[in-house]
Amino acid sequence: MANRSDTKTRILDAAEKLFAERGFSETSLRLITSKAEVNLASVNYHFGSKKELIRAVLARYLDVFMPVASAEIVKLQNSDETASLNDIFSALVEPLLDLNQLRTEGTRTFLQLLGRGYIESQGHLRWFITTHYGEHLTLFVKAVADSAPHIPPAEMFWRLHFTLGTVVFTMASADALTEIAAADFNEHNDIEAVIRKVIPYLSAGVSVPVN
Amino acid sequence: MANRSDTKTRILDAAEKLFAERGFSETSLRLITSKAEVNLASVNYHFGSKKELIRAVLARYLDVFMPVASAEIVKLQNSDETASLNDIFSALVEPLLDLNQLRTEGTRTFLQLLGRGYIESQGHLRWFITTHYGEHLTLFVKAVADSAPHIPPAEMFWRLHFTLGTVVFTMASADALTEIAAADFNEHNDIEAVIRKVIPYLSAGVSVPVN
DNA sequence: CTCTATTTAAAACACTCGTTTAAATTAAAC
DNA sequence: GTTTAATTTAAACGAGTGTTTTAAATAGAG
Repeated sequence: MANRSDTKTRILDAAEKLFAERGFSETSLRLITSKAEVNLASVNYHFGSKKELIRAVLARYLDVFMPVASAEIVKLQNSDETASLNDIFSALVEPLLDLNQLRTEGTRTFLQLLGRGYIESQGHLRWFITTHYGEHLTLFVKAVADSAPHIPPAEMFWRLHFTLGTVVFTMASADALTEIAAADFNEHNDIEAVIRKVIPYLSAGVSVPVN
Repeated sequence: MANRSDTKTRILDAAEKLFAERGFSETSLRLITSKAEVNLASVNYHFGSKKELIRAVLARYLDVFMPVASAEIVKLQNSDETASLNDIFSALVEPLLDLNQLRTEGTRTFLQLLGRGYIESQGHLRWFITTHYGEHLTLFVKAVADSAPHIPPAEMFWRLHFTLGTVVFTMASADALTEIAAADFNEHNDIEAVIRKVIPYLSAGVSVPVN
């Protein structure tokens, strides 16, 4: 049933790398299959369509990340009744870095894919994520809201989207930014360093009093 | 030399609307010319290429906005030696809202175009903006740095890009977000309301002490 | 009016894209 | 070993893209 190293996996590996680097619509199936050294038609044979390939690429990460992240949040809530925003965001760091054990540059790739997804998606990806992982998302949103009770729900809605924008944009352009930082400031940041830089920024913004 | 209402202007008007709504690469010249009710070839005749059309669309806003914004920053620095971050960000609000007098929904369109540009651009737009408006950008960056002297330059570099991400992402998805906010919280925000919501968020994040 | 330069128009070009088809190959089942 | 199913291959399809070309229409100047 399987040959040398599984065509399906070869496609997924090549696709996630290219999607993260260049975005979904800017990456053609021909480029993916040539990098993966498989036939063009095998994408449609194994995945049905490009859209389903995109979803499969993201699902391979989300299926691992989401349950672990949720568990960390729950663990935090049980151990500390008054967890700060910093604590909640920080609880996500380990699950994120665990993805580096899944695949090399896994954390960076996952975050970049997420960024591309939210930026490019015309709906099918947003729908896919909310229907498949909605419970984890609401758990996280509730945790954030509880730890900043002085922020009204409507205001929190906007601030969480500001936060999403920060993360998504930073990760989508993380490669370029780390390069510039290395050249201009001699700062050599890996993805973990960037994550740890952004957390206090986000916490401060989300929890700043209104008016 | 000109006929009814200038083909060139009709193209620019149709293009900026579609670019802001759907992004640059997702908007075809055929869609633009059909909405503008001009011939397809007139785009290449008047602008040379699609890339140059994109730059022309952005330049029409930047040429107005950048000098006014710079002047506001300078005015603020002259009147108040210790301007806060909130003051600096707020100084940009009026120049932004002035764009609504330039064209209907001018502010929203401009910010969405900026967002699309920074998200999609593979370099030609980033190059265009920094070479044509670089002096204004450095003036702004310096103003921000001066009003948060406790933040090291390298850290400030990252925080300004976090900020850019927040603004760009929020504006690129502003239409969808205002719709959701109206449905879920009965909050009817125009673009000015969103701008005023985001400023304290940004100020808090940029100026939060390190460690 | 006539001539010239500018602008518009319709069509074709050359290319890329995702997808499909049908034959060839490989693997599994009996 | 034969048969059956799963997979890979090469080729073509049909639709869409930005751009170019060539001719027609329109404007302004003398």
